[in-house]
Amino acid sequence: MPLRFYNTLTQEKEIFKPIQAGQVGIYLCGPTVYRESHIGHAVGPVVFDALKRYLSFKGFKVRWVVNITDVEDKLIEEAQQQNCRVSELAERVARSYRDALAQLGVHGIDHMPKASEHITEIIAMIERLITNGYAYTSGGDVYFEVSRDDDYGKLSNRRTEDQAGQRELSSADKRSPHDFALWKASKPEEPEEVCYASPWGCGRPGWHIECSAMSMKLLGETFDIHGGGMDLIFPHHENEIAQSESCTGKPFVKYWLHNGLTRFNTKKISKSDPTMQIMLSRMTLSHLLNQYSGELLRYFILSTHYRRPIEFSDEELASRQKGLDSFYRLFERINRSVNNSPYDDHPTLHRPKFEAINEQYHEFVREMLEMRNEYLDALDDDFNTAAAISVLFKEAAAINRLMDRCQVETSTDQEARQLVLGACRSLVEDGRIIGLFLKTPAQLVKLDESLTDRLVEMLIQLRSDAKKDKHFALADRIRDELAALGVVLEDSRDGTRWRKS
RNA sequence: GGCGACGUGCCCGAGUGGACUAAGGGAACGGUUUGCAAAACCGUGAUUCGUCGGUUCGAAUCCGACCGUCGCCUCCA
Repeated sequence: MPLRFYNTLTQEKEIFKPIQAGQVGIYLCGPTVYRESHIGHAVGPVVFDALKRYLSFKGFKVRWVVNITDVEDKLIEEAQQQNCRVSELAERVARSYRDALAQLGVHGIDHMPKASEHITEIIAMIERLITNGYAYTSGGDVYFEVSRDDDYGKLSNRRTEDQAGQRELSSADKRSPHDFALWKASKPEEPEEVCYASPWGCGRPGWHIECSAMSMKLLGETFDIHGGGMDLIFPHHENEIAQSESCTGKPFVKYWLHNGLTRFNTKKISKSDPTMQIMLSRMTLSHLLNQYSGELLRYFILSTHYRRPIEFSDEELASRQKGLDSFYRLFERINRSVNNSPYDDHPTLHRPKFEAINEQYHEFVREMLEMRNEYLDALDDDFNTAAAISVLFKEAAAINRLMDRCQVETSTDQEARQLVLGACRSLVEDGRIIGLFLKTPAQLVKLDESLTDRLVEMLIQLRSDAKKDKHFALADRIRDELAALGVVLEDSRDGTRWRKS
């Protein structure tokens, strides 16, 4: 199946064909760094990181840019409130954002350009727009003249005539209420660090122009994929198209991909809703990453199709955690019974030599290969990670099934052991295509509990002795009391294991 | 007023004209295994996809109306 994406511009699924064979340029709109990032800011990066991994897996050379907007009204306001420099606030928020992304397994960003470091490019672009007759100056401001752009509204499917609405959009300095600022003159009360010299006097860029200027610099005048949240379709992306295409006379972007917005209690996370502010503090990335692993949050985001809204709740995260745990139980089972880590570089089952495999296992191998195709097909169909992840569960079940059937824990059948190891290795590899199972379980366990470990091991030993003496009441009591403390015991033929509930 | 999204079992969530007598996960229940548990595996669970009509040989999937939820048109990933 060829790779297809739903393109917001055409409102259809289209076969993906990059502008230059074998190469893909992606631009994702990142945050304005004036306040701590919340979970909604992580959706785009996680989805596009997974997408970059997938495109790389398919052999494309991918260049991925995520911008940081660090020159903006709210940022100036917030810095004044906190009585710090704008650059200081921006750097602090941006750093914690990057830290959070790293924990979420987002490692594929090639460039994170800042608006403040591209003022020259922005000014050059505005000058070109003025020269081309698409922009005009008014006082110290520069505006884009929407009426000069014939296909304005093509992304969001809006006509400016229909946008009268109930709101008063006009501004004294604009020729039309739909025109938007490319450059804003500095106001007297604003700090000097955000006053940039320009041909129109001191000022700073408007909101949309930085993305056009930086994407053009890093990805060229026309590039393959532009992404962002659905809420950016209008006006942000619409205006990016208008500016860029009026400036270059070339198409700006081939495929527009928009992710669904995060919701809480069925409402979008909104910065202006005061009650939402309280929820928001619990939804910040740093807060969530204290409670949940980055992988769980990543898995949660990817287990819904990217265009759908995601409803966040502690209950749902707990439910997902249990699902995710079942994979790690399988990996540990393999490690324990085959005495080999599924993370190490073993041959996988992707290209099996059937003649070398005992016939009784042929069906298993075929089943695994079919599921692998099913997995890749799901990703090809508008990057349906939700459907793909469901295949991972089926793969895990098939492996467990074979292990049960062959009693791998106690069997001496080397072939079955190797087969199961290879299959599990394939499963890990499949997950890694979208950035799951990146860390080995040992790396996931925190180092803080060596004493707890020894205490629990001791109790397990005592209980084992009690069992040998048929003191089952005592053995049960140990298990129950541990359970009450949140430690679950699991007996098996080859000993007792434990885990936190 | 304009543009758009969504409504699938107890919960989450795929599927968007025929392989759907609807994937997968969580919860529940029954079974295999186990001294008992846990884990793993097997099985049960929507005759039905917001409601009502229509198109079609055939619809969760297309069209229309209605009900409900939400988003954008002001800052937002």
